[in-house]
Parts: sequence; structure tokens; C-alpha cells
Amino acid sequence: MFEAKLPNASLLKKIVDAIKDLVNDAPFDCTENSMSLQAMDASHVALVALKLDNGLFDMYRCDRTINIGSSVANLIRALKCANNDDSCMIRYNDDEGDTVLFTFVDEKRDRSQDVTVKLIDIDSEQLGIPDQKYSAVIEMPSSKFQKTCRDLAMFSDSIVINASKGGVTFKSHGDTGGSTLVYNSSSSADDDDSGKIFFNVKEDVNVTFSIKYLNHFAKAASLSNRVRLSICNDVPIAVEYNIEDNGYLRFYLAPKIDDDQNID
Amino acid sequence: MFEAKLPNASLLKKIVDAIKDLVNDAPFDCTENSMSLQAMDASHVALVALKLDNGLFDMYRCDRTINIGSSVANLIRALKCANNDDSCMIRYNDDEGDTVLFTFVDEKRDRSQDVTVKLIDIDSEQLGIPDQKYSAVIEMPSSKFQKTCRDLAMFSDSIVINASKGGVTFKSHGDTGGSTLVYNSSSSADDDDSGKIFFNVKEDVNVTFSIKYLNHFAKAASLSNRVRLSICNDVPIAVEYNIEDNGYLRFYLAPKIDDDQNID
DNA sequence: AACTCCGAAT
DNA sequence: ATTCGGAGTT
Repeated sequence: MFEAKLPNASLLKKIVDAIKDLVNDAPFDCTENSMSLQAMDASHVALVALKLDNGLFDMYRCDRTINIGSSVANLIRALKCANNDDSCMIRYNDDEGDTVLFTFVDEKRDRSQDVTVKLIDIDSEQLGIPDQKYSAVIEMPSSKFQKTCRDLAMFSDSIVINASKGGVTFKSHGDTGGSTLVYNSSSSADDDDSGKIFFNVKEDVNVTFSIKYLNHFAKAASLSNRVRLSICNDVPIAVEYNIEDNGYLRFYLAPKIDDDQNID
Repeated sequence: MFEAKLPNASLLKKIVDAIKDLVNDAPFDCTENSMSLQAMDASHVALVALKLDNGLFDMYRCDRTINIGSSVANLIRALKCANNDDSCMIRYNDDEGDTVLFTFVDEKRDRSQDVTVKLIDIDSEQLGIPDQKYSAVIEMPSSKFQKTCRDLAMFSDSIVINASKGGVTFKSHGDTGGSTLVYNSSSSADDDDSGKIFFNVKEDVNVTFSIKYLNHFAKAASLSNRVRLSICNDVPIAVEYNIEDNGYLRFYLAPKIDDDQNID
């Protein structure tokens, strides 16, 4: 028996929205402390890791470790029924082992909608993600990261991220033109930190990624105002969105090993 | 000679928009008191009934009963020419018996557009619609009805409407999942009634309809904030949109006679 | 995932 | 009135 209630269905909607272009199946692992999910994208290039601590829920009860796997398409269909500020109860009953029940209740409590989603068996490949020490960590507004990826995608399908003590640059160059975006060390103490970029560079990094995937990741911007990029030469980038300080949505993407990554 | 002037062409646009997916021909019957229209949809499953009392018009003159029939496609083409708040004069002259003339004039009176639409003979099957006593009448925001139909259409092509003293439910269930939506008797006196659902249930009703058609009906939401559903076991549902208290657009749909309609 | 429509805000 | 954003649809 698993039972948990989110104050707002919108959280789940945003999460599913953010991963739907990457993953077809959503294998949720429920433990007494959290719901989590790990999945590789269809082409096994990117990894999605979600964690929702029980602190995010109004109510959370999980007797034993349970796996709730559904197709993302069905999940979307179910969540479409919810208004953003409906509360969202999630129930899984061992008796009816092949379905999960969502109950959406609107604020005024005069509408209640039960939606049943068929479950499927997903061989969830729980990948051990090593605790990586990164050479550079960049924290910036998620909207800026989204715009950066969107803009640079116009020039090529690769983005080169370069971090050094002096600053961080994002580059993309193709036949028709190119662009280099430089973020300088944010000008110290200001009244308003939102909008600022912060970075902590231990060692210089120069690494290339597929913009397409970063663009997919950037869709999670609605989950958090800030995003953290953790990078290291020849190591997958980690793109992390904090979820109300009680969880996260992380994406990992291996670097491209090719040509223009060695340009200074 | 028929001559009538609507203050806003938008009304006619909305009406035609709401019925264009159901009917191909629009046989308007004009009498000294009102313009009306009755038509079955192409597959003879649904019935559309429109009534526009002369109170809706700035000017209304109809010497004798006249039939103005045009193809909906042509009507749409004509109405596309109008801006929403153009006034709309409709003229039919016995001399030019094969056309109807629309004249759109904008608010500032600095543009006037005549559009002629060719008429066609439609064997208008004026169906006597019996005055039905319904077991249950549900009145709700038209936007909610629209969302309900849209959401439930994702699970199957049938919707089961159930009304009892305790509440009203809309259900749809299919292979990948299903949904049950419960509206409770709206929690009494509140400051704001918009958004509320009201129902009056004399006898319990449990009846099944094709969601596809209800979805078509629901497009009329722009005509009125509220919609009234009148239902009775084994009797067509009536879906009614009031038009500025001087007319209505009603849709009728026979229930599906199949399987899951007998579930309590 | 891209396009289009509708509604809301400036 | 125009522009922007969000939502729904193909």
C-alpha cells in the first residue's frame, strides 16, 4: 500500500513535462522516505534522475518498497485531467496491483476526479551514479540556461562549455555562423541575486555536448528558478534542478568526443 | 423581404463555429418573431436546434415566413469577412431569391462590407421535438463541461453520466486507464456562483453517450458561460446554451445502448 | 515537437 | 490595439 498526497498537481505535471521527451517509461521507486525515478533516454545517451522527498507531500505513507511503473504517455493523459492547483493523491493498492489511482480534488472541494492508470513492468536499470567530484560548478537562472541553449542551437548541434577562474563561456559554431556567450564572475554583493550567475572553478574545464539534449533538460526550468551545472573534463555533465528543497530533478549527459572540443 | 441587424457579427460567428462540425447545411427559418434552425448532423445521430428571438436584433423585420438555406461552408466564408464587433445586417429579398446579403459595418462606420451568399434548397426536416420531462437537470460552467468531455475522451469514446440526489458523475474507462469525475452538490450559499455546478435530480439517471459528439457540442462554450444538461434514462440528452436570454442553441444526442451503461 | 488559437496583459 | 504567454491540437 502506497499513498501520498501532493498539495498541487502542477508539480507532477511539470516533472512529467520535463522528462516526457526523453523517457517513454516512468519507473517510480517508492520507499518510506521518498519517491524516486531513474531512467535512460531512448537512445541511452542521457540519464534522468528524480527524487521527491516525503517532505514535498502533505501526506506520505509507504509500507514497503514498491515499484510503480507506467508509460509516460498514460501518465500525461492522467495528469491532463488535473488543474494546476488541484491536490493530487497517489494511491497504489497491492490488491489491484496493475493500476495506480490518482485523485484530483480542486481547491473548493466541489470536484473530485479519480483517474486510473494502468501499470507496466519496467526492468528498471538502477544505475549506480558515482559521487563525482566536479572541476567546476555553475549556478545560474534556469531561464538563462534555457535561452542559452535555445540560442546556441541555431548554429550547430554542439555546445562547448568552457570554465576557468575568469569566467564561463558557452560556444556554438557552424557553417552559417556561430556564437560565443561569456558570463563573467558576477559583480559581487548586490541587492538582488536572482538573475545572477555564480561559478566555482577548481580546474579549467573545456567540454562539448549535444545541444539537443541540453535543450531537453532545460525544459525543467519551470521546476526551479535556478539550475546547477556540474562539469569536469571527459565526464558527463550534471544538470540539476532543485525541487522546493525537498528533492531534485537531475539530468546527466556524456560529453561529445570530437573535433571542436579542443579549441581554446 | 427579410431584414435583420445584429449588433455584433461575433454572435453569428460563434454560432456557426459551434455547429460547423456537425451540420453541412444551415436551413434558417425566419418568422416574424425569430430566426431558427434545426438540423441533424451528417450521420443522423445528433440534432442541432437554434433559436434567435428578435430581441437579439437591433432591427428585425420579417413580412412572411421565409426559409434561408445556405451551406455552412459558404456561411463561414462570409462571416470570416466580419470583424467581431462589426454590426451585421442580414437581408433577403424576394426579387433576388437565390442569395442572402450580409452587410458588415464597423463601429466607426468607416467601413462597410457587403457579402453575398448563394442560397440552396434544403429539405429541412422540421422535427417535432417532444417536450420532454427530464429526470435530472445539471447546470454548470460551460468551460467545465468542455474540459470534462475533453479529459474523458482520452480514455474511451463513451461517457457515462450518472445523476443522483447525492451528486453527478462522469465516467470513462478504457484499456490504458479511466477516470471518474464526481461533482458534489455545490456547497451552498457562497459569494460567487460562477464556477458552481447545480443539479436537480428527480430520479436517478445512468446513461451513456458518445464523447465525440458531446465534445462537438461543448464548442459552443463561447456562447454562454453556463450550460444545461437535461438527462433521462433511454432518452436523448439535451445540451443547452442560452443566448443572451433571447434564444438558445440546443443539441440533442441519443444515448448509446450498450454494455457499461447499466453499471450502478 | 511545431503550429495555431484564445485569453490576458500592457 | 497590439503584443505575449499558455493551452490545445495535428
